[in-house]
Amino acid sequence: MSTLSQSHSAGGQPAVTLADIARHCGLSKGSVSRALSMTVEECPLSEATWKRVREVAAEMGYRVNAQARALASGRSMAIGLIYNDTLPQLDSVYYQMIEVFSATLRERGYQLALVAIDEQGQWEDVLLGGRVDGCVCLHRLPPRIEAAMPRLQRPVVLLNGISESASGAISIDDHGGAVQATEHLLALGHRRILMLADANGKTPHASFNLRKEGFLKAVQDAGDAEGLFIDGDTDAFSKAWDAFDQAPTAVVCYSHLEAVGALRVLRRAAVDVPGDVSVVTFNDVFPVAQLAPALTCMAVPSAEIGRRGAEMLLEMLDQGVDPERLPGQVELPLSLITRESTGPVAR
Amino acid sequence: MSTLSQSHSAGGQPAVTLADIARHCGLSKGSVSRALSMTVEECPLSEATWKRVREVAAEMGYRVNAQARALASGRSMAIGLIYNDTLPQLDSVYYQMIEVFSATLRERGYQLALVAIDEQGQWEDVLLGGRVDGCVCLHRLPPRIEAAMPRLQRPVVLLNGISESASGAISIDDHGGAVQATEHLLALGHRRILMLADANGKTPHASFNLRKEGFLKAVQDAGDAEGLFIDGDTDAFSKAWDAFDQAPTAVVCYSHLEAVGALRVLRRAAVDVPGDVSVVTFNDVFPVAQLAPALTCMAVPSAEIGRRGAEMLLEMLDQGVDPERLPGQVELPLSLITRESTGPVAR
DNA sequence: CTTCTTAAAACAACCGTTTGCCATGCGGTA
DNA sequence: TACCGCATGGCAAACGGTTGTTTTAAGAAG
Repeated sequence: MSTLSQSHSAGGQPAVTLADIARHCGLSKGSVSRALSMTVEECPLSEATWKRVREVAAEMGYRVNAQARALASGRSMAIGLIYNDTLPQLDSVYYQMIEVFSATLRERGYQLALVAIDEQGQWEDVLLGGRVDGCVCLHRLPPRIEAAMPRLQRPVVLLNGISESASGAISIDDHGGAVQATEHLLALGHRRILMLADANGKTPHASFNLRKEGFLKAVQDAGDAEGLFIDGDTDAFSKAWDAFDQAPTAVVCYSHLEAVGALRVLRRAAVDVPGDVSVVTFNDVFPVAQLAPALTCMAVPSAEIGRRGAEMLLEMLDQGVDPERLPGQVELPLSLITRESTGPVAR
Repeated sequence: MSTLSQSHSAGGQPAVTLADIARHCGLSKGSVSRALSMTVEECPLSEATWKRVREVAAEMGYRVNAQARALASGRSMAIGLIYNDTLPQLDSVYYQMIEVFSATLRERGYQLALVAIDEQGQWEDVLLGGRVDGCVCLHRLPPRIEAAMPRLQRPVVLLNGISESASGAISIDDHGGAVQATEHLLALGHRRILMLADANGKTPHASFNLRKEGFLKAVQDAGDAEGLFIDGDTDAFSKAWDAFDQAPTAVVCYSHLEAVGALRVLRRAAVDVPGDVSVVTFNDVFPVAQLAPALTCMAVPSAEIGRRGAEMLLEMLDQGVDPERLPGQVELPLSLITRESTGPVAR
């Protein structure tokens, strides 16, 4: 009974393996593996053995080697979080989504791995090299991922976006949300309403057009109201505002980013919110509720998106990806949170 | 020559392996492995063979299996990002840090894995199960990690914090930063200055006390100035402000969170910034520069922290963790960015 | 006293790479 | 001609688990 397997890492103990426990218990590796990875009911070993193995394992400080298990079982128990933009460019909206998504998966033993779409194509190795069992994308499916979908045999869910290619996707009712936001203003008597959205010069996301259309539709349906849409940044908004001979009495902002900018412009123009102008924005994130005035907003159900997305992915992970029976697209509603920035139109 | 190894995943092709390429090239697995993982110079194979293997590999769409490589080589090429709080609670300051940290590591082939300190102790399996080659923590080393350091044989760096236990740490000069912020106000003639910091009822982070002390010291050194320190939230600040018979003329905020709150209180009290009161804050993140007025601030060098932290970790990953020669603590300076929220004291 | 059944555990192949060491063969030198 | 060295590449043992297929032995049934 020689003491095999000594030292292979730089310093420290050589890490306890199944073989060590097996030797210690007088069992085979296979039996130890079963004792440790199965519940007592499903385990073909005697209850006494099952318990003893677990006791010894705990005592020896055994930790299953993730790589070995992944290699043998074919599942890495990791999910790739694919992001195209840089992390800091993401909104808090997304962080909350990711957190809940990740927590839901963690309950089932999955870890989240950050995968940036880099130029060197490292992401391909990660995705195609079996490092992850599935993926999640935000906002939109990057073109390269879309192109890689056939090769990539794993499920991909999209959070807060619409996609044909993804295995599943959770989106929000942007059109309806915009309608609701606008109707809120209309109900307060506003008849000249402006919407500010900054596509940043890039091809706008689906949400952009949906919210725009929802806004315009609501205004049009009112019959006697006028709607203006500005695609531009704070400066564009500022210039437009100065040029009005009759300024709008209400502003709808595409996101908290536009809202903060708009508030700044209005303040400089000595416009009181909501006294002179009402403001409503999308996204209930910092600092929307902390500003003076606290902003009325359409809240995106980030947590719900994350949870539903995770559940969708888990189901495909369990059932396997059946091209016939994909979960498809789920749409969630937005909700209006009324705060201080909207009020009746001034007469 | 039978066609072995067919089907093991749900659907799709069985993924190309080294053996496939070897068979195709009439070489051994070992040679193929060498050709693919070494540069042509260090590879003991002929240049012709080296090239042919790579061509065939590319043609067959080969991707190295991360698990197998990790198991065989003993390195997972993954770094664990350990977080104790939930992701959305982190500031943008941290996201920028993480982004640069992650990008720097990615250049060297490392991936980032999210590791939440959960109650079920899953994090232990991840950290001790060889899933990561090293770790990074933010702000402070969670107690459980600190306790697990001896077992965990891998390097751990701390970003934006101070620690004896971590293998290495990058911190910022909070004391000096607070002094600088305060001196900026003193130079503008302010003599009644208030600092607002919200420890949130929890044991404050080292930064909290350092900034507080820096503030108090600067005020005291001025000789003829008065400094007030409030540990509380927006409400506490609001109440305190109402109670003043002679209000301060300047406010230093511990972070952008306090700053947004303070601005709100001041606005409601009809106090003009910077006309009546100057405001300076820490953290140059959204929406600090987008507010009206844009806030003067002490910028935390997030990107630099991320980069230095990654370099520190990479070195230990390369050299191995020598308990004698740890990189230790590196301290980075903060920088003052003057914007619209600070001005000369009103006479 | 066989034989059949079955619970309990052993066996061994395999997952896909890495890597130390050995075999081969060719060219050059003494 | 005999020998040495080197450039190439093959061989096979890890790495640490998982899992389908025996084996073993004990108890029940005939």
